[in-house]
Amino acid sequence: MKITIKDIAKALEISTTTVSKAMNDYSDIGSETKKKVKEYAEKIGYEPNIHASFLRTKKTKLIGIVVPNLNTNFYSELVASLIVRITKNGYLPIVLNSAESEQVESENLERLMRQKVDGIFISLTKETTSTVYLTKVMSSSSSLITFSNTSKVITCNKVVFNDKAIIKRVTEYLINKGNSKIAFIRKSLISQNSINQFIGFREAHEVNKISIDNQRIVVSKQGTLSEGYRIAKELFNSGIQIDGFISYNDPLAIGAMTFYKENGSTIPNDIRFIGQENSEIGTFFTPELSSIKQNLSLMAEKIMRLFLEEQAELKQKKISPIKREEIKAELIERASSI
Amino acid sequence: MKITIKDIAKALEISTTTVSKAMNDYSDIGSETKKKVKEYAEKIGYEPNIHASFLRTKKTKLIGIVVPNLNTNFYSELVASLIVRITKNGYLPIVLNSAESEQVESENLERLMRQKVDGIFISLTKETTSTVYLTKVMSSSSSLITFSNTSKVITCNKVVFNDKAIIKRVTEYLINKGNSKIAFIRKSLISQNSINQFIGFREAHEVNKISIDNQRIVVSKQGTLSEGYRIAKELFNSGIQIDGFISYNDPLAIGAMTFYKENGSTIPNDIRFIGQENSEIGTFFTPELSSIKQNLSLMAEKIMRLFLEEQAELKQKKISPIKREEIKAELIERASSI
DNA sequence: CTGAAAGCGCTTACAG
DNA sequence: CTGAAAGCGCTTACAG
Repeated sequence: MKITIKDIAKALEISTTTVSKAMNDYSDIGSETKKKVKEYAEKIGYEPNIHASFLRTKKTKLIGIVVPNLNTNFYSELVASLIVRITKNGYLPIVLNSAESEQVESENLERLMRQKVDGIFISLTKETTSTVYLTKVMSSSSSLITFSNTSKVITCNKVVFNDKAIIKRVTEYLINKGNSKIAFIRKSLISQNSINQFIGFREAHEVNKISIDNQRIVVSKQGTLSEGYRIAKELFNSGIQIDGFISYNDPLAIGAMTFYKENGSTIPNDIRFIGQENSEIGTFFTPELSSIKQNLSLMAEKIMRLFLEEQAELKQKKISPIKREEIKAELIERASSI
Repeated sequence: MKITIKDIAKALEISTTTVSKAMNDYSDIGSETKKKVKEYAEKIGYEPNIHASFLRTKKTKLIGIVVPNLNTNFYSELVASLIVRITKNGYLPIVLNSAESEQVESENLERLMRQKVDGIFISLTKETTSTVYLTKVMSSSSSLITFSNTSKVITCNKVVFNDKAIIKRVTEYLINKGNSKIAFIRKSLISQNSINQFIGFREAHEVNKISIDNQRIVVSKQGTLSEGYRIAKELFNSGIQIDGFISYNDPLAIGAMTFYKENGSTIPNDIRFIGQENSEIGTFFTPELSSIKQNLSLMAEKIMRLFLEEQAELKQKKISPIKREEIKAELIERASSI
């Protein structure tokens, strides 16, 4: 609030222009001048006023992160991972939570555009159908990168896991072990992430000429332990037999596993279980839960790199092509599916 | 990026001064003029440029949140709760994670001061000893509010739980049930939050003339299920008997409970267990885990209100007195401690 | 009730 | 290699 470029200019008896250029390493400034300016700035603790520079550069050094639900292991870890990279590169993250509401999500995007953030990293809610706001962002001054759960119909930068391939692989893994009545617990019917996973599930069945009983496909919004327990109970009470179980997170699998254990099933002999997110809790139960592990740190890394590349290209007035990165998730095999 | 105050002024054939005043509801502008300006602004989708106004008002409408570890239920839920209130009041949250490092924490505070955020809400890491940076913030233009884990030696706004009182109450509750060998798992020796809890634990013993065996006091950084299990195992193998167990979160209690169950203890008869954070996982185990419930939503509410009050007072050039709010946590009694 | 003008703290064409 | 000057988009004393 105190020290400005003027103070430096006055003290060093040079112009503010020169100070500004020196601070920003313009090539037309003498290296001695640069050194002198920088040293003095350092000494008196000068820090450029970001808001004043914005008026000319249109850069805020701010990045918006929008996630569907911050209060989950998956997203809080991913966001934490993004924050590290964002701050390391001299940006600051504005973190917004959509609480799985498309309405809130659109408000969040508007807020970020109003703030003129340099970039917006967003994973969509599981109920998001409209791409109106994403399109708005794309024609705004903020670079858009969608991740984890994105939209098929919009052409923008994407960083995703190999949802289809990993679920196909995992399903075939169960089929090869002799399972043919696999329950599949999906997050929603709308989210692309969930759709892709289901396609993988279906393809694995098609390839192996096994039909899918839709009664074993369950949509679960909550994704909690008790929800997993409840789902298992309902399947059981409805007389729907299963010999395999794949869910979109670990708590669901553990909840279900607990129910089946209580009701006399032996695991993995009677039913094989596979969760996702590879959380600690899964390794704590008996039998230990097999789970699909997503490398969140790598995802954060790729998102940030994509953004920085785009910023660099923008600076050179290049139009950067749309990019799509896919990260391989892997199955961590444990006792529940052996 | 496009529409400015000038465009409105030109279209309505009035001065930019009048437009600015009308938009900001200055009392010396006619109500018709105000209406006309606002309607037109709305119509053409004008949005004031925050960065330009900053240059005059020194307000960024940005709030920094700094937490010790975002990747926990406690903080991800609290942060999510704060984000809702911050955005509802027209601010935007910059969320930073200290990853339990005092070093990172101080860097985070510097980043936020540089950005000239209007407020900083911070919960300290469990290793933070220095108050240098907090003092810096207090003499900066950002209002400081510390919460959850704060520092005793600094006089600043605080919103905390009644750590001492609740642990005292819970400890006495166990003592009254006949327990006298209670294990206490604390987060650190440094954090005020942990210290206060321990004082409550000690006072309960003093009041009831029961001595504390330091071997039953364990510091656990991790706070995971497996850590709880490991701690129980060590106590057991060292021949340190316990008949009660209080930890700073639920996973530790569950981990420990699991070990003791495996080793022939019946719960709560042999050992009573009480966790904290009242997470779903606790209700899922047998016996269900008693837990201390902190109202995170209320904490977020109080933090925000304190901030808004201070902003209002600042506007009237009043110096606002330091405030301290304490929120009552409560014991949720379940089968593990009956 | 309204407006001309200065200024917030920077950046950047342009001139030298 | 350096600098004077205009300008980014607002707000706010001040004058009327």
